Amino acid sequence: MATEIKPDDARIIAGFERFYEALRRLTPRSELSLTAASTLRRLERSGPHRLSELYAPEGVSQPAMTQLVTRLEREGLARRSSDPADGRVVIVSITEEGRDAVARRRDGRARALAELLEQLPEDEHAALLAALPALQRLGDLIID
Amino acid sequence: MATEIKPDDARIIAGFERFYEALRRLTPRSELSLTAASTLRRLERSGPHRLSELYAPEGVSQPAMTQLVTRLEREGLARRSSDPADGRVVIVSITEEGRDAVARRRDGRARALAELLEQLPEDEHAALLAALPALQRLGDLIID
DNA sequence: TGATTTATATCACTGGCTTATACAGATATC
DNA sequence: GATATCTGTATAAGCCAGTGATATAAATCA
Repeated sequence: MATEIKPDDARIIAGFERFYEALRRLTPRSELSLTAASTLRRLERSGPHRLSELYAPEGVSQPAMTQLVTRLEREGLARRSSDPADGRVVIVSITEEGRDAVARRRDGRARALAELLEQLPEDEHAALLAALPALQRLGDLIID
Repeated sequence: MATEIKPDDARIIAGFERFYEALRRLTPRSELSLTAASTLRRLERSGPHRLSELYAPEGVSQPAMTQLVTRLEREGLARRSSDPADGRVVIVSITEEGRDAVARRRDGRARALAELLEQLPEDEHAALLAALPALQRLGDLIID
């Protein structure tokens, strides 16, 4: 009962909820967990990171990230190296195999979505395009 | 290399991906797992179901659903009952406490989203409203 | 009746998270 | 410069949530 939610916003939110559910269903059991995929994408997007730079943005504990990196390393998707300037530090980077895994995941979902988008009437398709800047901005407001 | 994805579709898909990531981040550690929440929503939306009607749509195995229902029951969020017509069957239904849990989860995310929506410029807000039918239709195409 | 099918449960295991704690390397203090 | 503290990562123990294989009980069919 704190703040009131405007009716239009409520409609948008309900739409998002349903859509989120749908998207989730579109990525069945992948080879990558949500955190694993997100971490690999980050490594791909912005290069090698210290382990300590990874866990907070992913919203997990430091031991969880240590363990995730261990699993990723075991599967050949990421690599540990050391910082010559600081012996405590572990630098994590993505491998070629890791890039492939990310691409496969992205592609699978993209193909499924593209197929659906093709089924939309032209005006709805256009409406989605028009809503992209808003989605982008919302994403920016939420992430990092 | 199967089907080609049109550039506009690729843009929409990239926007979705980012937005999905953002939404995921908006629901931190809840009291409910993704499957638990989704199952409870289903029970709330369309009433009691047999266990066997629940696991496939949720995309988990039958033992996983048995265990989930056991946990939900233990936490007072769902209830098992039997089908008088078939002694093997377990009917699962949501409790009042379960409805409350679903509502709390929905509310938490709704409030966070509403706050963000308020920060959007008017035209982007309008673009989201205009895109709702498309989101709705996409959701329908994907779910069930 | 007896065999088979169906609905759910149990078992043993793995992955992915948590908190608490250990430990090695870096930095600071005296 | 030796010692204490801080920082970055790892390890340990435990829980939750999933898996496949299998057990069990009720229903159905020959």
